[in-house]
Amino acid sequence: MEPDLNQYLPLSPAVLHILLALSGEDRHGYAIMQEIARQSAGRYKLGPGTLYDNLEKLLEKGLVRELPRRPGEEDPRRRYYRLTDTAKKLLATEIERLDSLVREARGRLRPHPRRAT
Amino acid sequence: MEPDLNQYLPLSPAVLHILLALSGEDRHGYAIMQEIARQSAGRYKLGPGTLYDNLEKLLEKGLVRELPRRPGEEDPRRRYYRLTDTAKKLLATEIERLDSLVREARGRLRPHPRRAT
DNA sequence: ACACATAACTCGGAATCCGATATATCGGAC
DNA sequence: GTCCGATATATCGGATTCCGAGTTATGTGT
Repeated sequence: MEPDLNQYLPLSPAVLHILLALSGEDRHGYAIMQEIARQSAGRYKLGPGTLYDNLEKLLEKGLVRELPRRPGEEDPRRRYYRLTDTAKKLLATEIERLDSLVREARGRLRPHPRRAT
Repeated sequence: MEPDLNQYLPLSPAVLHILLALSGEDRHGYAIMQEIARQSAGRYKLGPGTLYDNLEKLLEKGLVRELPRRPGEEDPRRRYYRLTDTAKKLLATEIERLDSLVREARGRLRPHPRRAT
């Protein structure tokens, strides 16, 4: 029933950032690009090519769905996207994996534990 | 003088895992593959194609260097690799970036803090 | 009216991925 | 001592992904 989440892991940087950008709220494409730039303090920028390539694949996989036009939306060009429940689980799984990676790396990069001064 | 580390970020999953596998100790290619499989509990496996593609690029960039043959080494086929100081800094930078990503994601994925029951 | 930001999208060369395959050695079982 | 699976490095090439440049068009502020 549940698709195997592990088949999607590890997430490429592009997919990770797209899912993350959508995790807080629904966004349209342009806003996703801005959010990613914001989160990385401008160091990582997703071009439209990468964004729409990946967005299309995420739609196919059922990880993201497009929302119908918003009633009160002022700019009719915007197309909003939302994570599916599967994507939320996937993101949560990946975040945990990354966290354990971070902890493992910390242990190795800090090979000289100093005791309390 | 210092090469701009940001130009290498974000690291692809393959590069991240290779650097991580080498962060604790020098390893030869086959051992890198095993270490990566071990760390992910067998869920993520790097094939030889991906490994050697990336290893070659890392050597070119001066992030990894090959060690001379070990005196006491039993298996003469093994070629050992070591991270350069630049790579250690790069890995540390990426780990911090991932950590802040993890923290941001946690805040978003846990938007309904339930009080103690 | 003008300029710039917003917004979605296309295109195609470049880069990367990555399993299949090749070649050879090691180590243990028998 | 021979057999065999694991170890070890490496190449090849099709498939996939990346990703900026460019396109078209609308919103917004002056």
